[in-house]
Amino acid sequence: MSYPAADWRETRREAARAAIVEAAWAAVEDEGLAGLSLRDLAKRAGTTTPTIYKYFASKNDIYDAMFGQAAAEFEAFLAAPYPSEQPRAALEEGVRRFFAFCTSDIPRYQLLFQRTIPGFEPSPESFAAAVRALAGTRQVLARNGVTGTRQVDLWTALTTGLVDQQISNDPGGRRWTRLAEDSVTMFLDHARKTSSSSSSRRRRQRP
Amino acid sequence: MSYPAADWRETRREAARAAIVEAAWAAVEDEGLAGLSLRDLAKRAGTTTPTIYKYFASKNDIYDAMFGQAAAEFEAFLAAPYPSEQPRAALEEGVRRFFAFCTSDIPRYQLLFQRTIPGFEPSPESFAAAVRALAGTRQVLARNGVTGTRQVDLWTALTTGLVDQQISNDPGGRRWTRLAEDSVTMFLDHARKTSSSSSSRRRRQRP
DNA sequence: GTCTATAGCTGGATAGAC
DNA sequence: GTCTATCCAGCTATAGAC
Repeated sequence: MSYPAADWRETRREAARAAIVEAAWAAVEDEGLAGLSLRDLAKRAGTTTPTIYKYFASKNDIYDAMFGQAAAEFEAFLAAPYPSEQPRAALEEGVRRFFAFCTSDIPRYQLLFQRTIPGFEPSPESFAAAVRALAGTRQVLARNGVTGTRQVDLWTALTTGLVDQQISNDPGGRRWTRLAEDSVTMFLDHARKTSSSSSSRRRRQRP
Repeated sequence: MSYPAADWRETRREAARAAIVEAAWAAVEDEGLAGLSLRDLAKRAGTTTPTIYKYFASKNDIYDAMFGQAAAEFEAFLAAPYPSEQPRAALEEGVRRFFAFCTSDIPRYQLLFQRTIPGFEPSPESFAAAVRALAGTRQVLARNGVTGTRQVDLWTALTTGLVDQQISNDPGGRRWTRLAEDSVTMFLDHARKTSSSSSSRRRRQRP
């Protein structure tokens, strides 16, 4: 109750920042991720460009706030409790969530997973949540006996490839989404075959 | 020898267009695909922007010429004779070529396979070569007993996912490239298992 | 902190002399 | 066909009044 004045002032400031970020999401939904302009953003937020510069140092600073928010959403989305304790069911549920997350908001997907904006690099703090979310995926993979770097890399390539084809070549459809279950089968069959000889594989990496 | 005047005039014109496109490739190699500007392009081509407009109707028209050239290169690259007649070896060679083609020129890859430029759609003529190249891949897959749409889609997702992860997360390295052989094994094992029951799968598509 | 106004720049595209 | 010169729109970012 009796926090110092600086605290609620900070809270107000965060609320204003959040409102601008909210308007920014609406803007990129309409104009595309790269089409974000500060003029349009200011108009949507019911303010002006100089005011925005009181809250964000630059346009990329806004992208960074959006990235951090998206990464947090991604982490929460994947970390929600899994209904089944069966490892394979959990992996399938993870893919379903990954698809649902990516296809439900394409600018968000582009910002998080593609490198489409010229000068933008997410700050370490914003990047942290994305890394944590990937760690959750690694856990689910580990419950399925998949632990090696090569296998995890193959898994990420497979899932992102499916999502990317879906978004690029059949937006709004299910042409690649429907292959998710088949993909899990294919991947796990292969992982089981190769994990027994993982040490020899590792030795073969640099001949 | 005695062609009508309109013919060599047309030839000169094509040569000038080719020179501009050549300069455009150099520009995107330096500035990024989306960073192409007509001022810079004109400077590189040793001319001025109005002259460029004598040869191309718009900036997207230049992108289209680049797309058509890249698609032709892609088709030629994949269609070169395959050293081995063994189906699996041909498929592996196809992946190797796909990786080599994509990673050796990233702006070209982005132009051909990603939808990164706002208002640009390739013209049907430019798109044709890309379609032909994909048909070649389907042939190699068919020689491996892979014919169904679902399986072909899974293959494209897998290979593009690998390339995309390689370019995005380990540019210049081999972290995902080295997984190509494993991926072929994984895919073919799975394809063999499912192709025998393809009719039942097809029936299950719309329950 | 919020505004008006504008600087300063870069973009695509053109008019018109030669 | 090639140039100079320029238009006009858009952008990010800031100065300065209130």
